[in-house]
Amino acid sequence: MDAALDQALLVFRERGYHAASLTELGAAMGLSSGSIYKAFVDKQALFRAAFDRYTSRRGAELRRAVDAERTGFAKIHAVLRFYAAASHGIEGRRGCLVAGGAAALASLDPDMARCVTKSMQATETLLLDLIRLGQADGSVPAHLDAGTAAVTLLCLLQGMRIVGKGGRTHAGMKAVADHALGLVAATHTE
Amino acid sequence: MDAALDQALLVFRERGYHAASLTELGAAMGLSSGSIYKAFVDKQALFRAAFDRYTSRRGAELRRAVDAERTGFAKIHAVLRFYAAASHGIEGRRGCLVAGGAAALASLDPDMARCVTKSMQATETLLLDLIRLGQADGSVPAHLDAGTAAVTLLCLLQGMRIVGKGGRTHAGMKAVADHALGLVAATHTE
DNA sequence: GATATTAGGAAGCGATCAGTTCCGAATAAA
DNA sequence: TTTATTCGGAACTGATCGCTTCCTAATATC
Repeated sequence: MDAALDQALLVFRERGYHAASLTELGAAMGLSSGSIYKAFVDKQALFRAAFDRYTSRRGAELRRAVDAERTGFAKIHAVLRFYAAASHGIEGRRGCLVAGGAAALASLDPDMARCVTKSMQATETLLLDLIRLGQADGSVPAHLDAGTAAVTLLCLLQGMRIVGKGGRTHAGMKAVADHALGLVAATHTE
Repeated sequence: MDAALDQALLVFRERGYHAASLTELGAAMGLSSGSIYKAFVDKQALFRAAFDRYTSRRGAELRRAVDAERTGFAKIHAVLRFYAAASHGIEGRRGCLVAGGAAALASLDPDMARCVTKSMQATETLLLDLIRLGQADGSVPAHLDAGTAAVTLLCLLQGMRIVGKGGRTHAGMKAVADHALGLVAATHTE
């Protein structure tokens, strides 16, 4: 059953909510449309279930990558590398439910839209916490505006997912992730 | 007639290609569906016409903003400010056809997909040229990998458009744009 | 082994999709 | 004034949308 949800997830990620038809979803899940509606109430609920599964799993993996590092700066680097790994090749082409959902925000049901924005806010909050941690442990310059830096990083991460849909190499995206560290490093200006 | 195209543009930007129905487009354009098909061949052609109009106009505005500055660094700053201005409030919520198209790339017709990727490559090329110009005039550090920096900026710009769909303030986005200049400024490391 | 209870699938539901046909009104030509 | 020509709209097409109903087969209960 969860396996079927994973298949639906792939369809939603690759095609988006509106372009993913029940026929397509059923074919991927190996289920007829009747069975889908037995297990999940409707298409929106199916999306929400897939979305929740996606964000909770990705969130756990991200947290593990972050926890493996010690300084705030290194943790931010880990986040950037994590997104770089997801933004290239086939996985990159599949795309991100959050970024894709945000792009289609205006055409989503209010409930689903709230899910998407909440998920993005969670990422922003994580970044903000890591920046403040870095400023506390001295790995990130204290003069940085933490809020602005967090939003800037958030934009960059979401942008990596969008640009990654067009097909990028892992090396290229890793280079972007490393380069983006300049956003939370000391600068000559100031 | 071009006025009708502008109205269709708004619908496509806000709802995306698949969620924008002919009914909705017709209502916005003040045209019945029959008239739409008389003027444009089909929905794809209408999208392409709207897309071309959007990219050419936005491209011209962007070029004007870039040309107003002298150094490569200042030109890049102008690009960032240009995107910040488009990524907040109502205009931000309307979103960007290129970013939205890229997010839905896999569910787009090959022809339309090619348009979208080409448009994004054009932006990347512009950024690359500006970085090289800055390195030539001394406003951007010579040790930067220009290609990587260009992709990083591209990710950030597209991300601003995505994040901007959720509703941001102009001040917040301007702060992001200014902060992002750190990507093409000298750093202590190295 | 007989009886509930469920899981999944085939077939069909109205609604809406993109796209077409045809007709009337307005303009232009004569 | 009459005749073409064009422009836009009402009404319709087949296909597909999300969704429902009903039936069958398998499992669980006793």
